[in-house]
Amino acid sequence: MADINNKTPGDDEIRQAIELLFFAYRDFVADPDKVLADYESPKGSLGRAHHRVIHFVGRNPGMTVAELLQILQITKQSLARVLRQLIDEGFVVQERGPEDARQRLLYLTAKGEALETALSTPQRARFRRLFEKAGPEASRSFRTLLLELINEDERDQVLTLIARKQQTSP
Amino acid sequence: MADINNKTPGDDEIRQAIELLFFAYRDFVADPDKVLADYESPKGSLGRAHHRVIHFVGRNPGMTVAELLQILQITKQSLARVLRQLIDEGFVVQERGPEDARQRLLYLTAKGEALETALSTPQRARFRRLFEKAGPEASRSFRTLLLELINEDERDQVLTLIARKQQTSP
DNA sequence: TAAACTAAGTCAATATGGCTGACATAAATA
DNA sequence: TATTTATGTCAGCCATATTGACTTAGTTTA
Repeated sequence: MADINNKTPGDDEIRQAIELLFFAYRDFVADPDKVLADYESPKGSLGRAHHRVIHFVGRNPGMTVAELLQILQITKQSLARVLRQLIDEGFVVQERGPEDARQRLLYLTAKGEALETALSTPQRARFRRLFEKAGPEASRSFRTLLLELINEDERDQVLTLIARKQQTSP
Repeated sequence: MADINNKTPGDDEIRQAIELLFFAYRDFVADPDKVLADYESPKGSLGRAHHRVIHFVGRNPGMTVAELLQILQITKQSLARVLRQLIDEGFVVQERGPEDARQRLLYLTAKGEALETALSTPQRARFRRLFEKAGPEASRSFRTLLLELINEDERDQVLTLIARKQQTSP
């Protein structure tokens, strides 16, 4: 009776993994949500969308708007509101591209870096606890499986992105 | 220079895991999103919120509204709109609780089951591919680490929930 | 060089999924 | 009986996303 709804053997483990991913992600994003809720900014509050921008710009200083759009997979109109707010409030600055002057290269300000740290600290703590408990082998295997969960045609791109060495500031 | 922004050793692996989780979840939820986009219902379209309800009611037939709220961690007003739509369109039915007549026990209809299958099929396929490639040991370790990513005080509850044996229909 | 394309920004309208607060009903319990 | 609990509902608000149309400036190409 336990397998009443399972289509093939192993489906129960698969379903459990699907639910675990849901709960893990739910708690994982709840950390920075709490930080943002406490953070009162002048022009409207900051949300998850701002967090994602802060994260990726912090990690990839000098990235273009187009690159950011590709990562977030949202429309430029959606990004516009968020990015405008972050720029207006001094978390992010833009520089015109030295090669291609149409591009706007994005950087965090010191204020932006501070927010990035505040947001990522609880998330890093969550993973650090995990990796310390599980050991290096399981941790490596965890990252490998996460990577293979990503659409096949984007894996190389993601690998390149996350392995990219940190560049210097503007 | 590679560790310029790292606070402690291992931070680079941690940051990579954080980004991988973001991308993995992004692609993971994109599967059912596509299914839902194709699914034209009479009174407004269905979204992720409906998917989550369909999933958990499908997995836990006879669950109460309170249990569902606890899992989703949203307000009852947020759930109300989604649940009302699913009931009105015949995906979900309610039964008054036999012990406690205030409760409304939730079940999927045949139509609801069909939608659940359509939504979960691509997600299951994604995980099946993964688990077949990685082998049982890595797969087990993956689930263990996902579980430990969840808030400590909720882990037992989640374990109980996902390990629960499938019950019979109303 | 003129035409075409590209990177980015903007305006407007709309959908979805959350939230708070207030209040209602019915059933269980102290 | 009085209170608490499970659920539902109304109203308004906010954050995040969408599509479509259009602009500006800079690059590329025919």
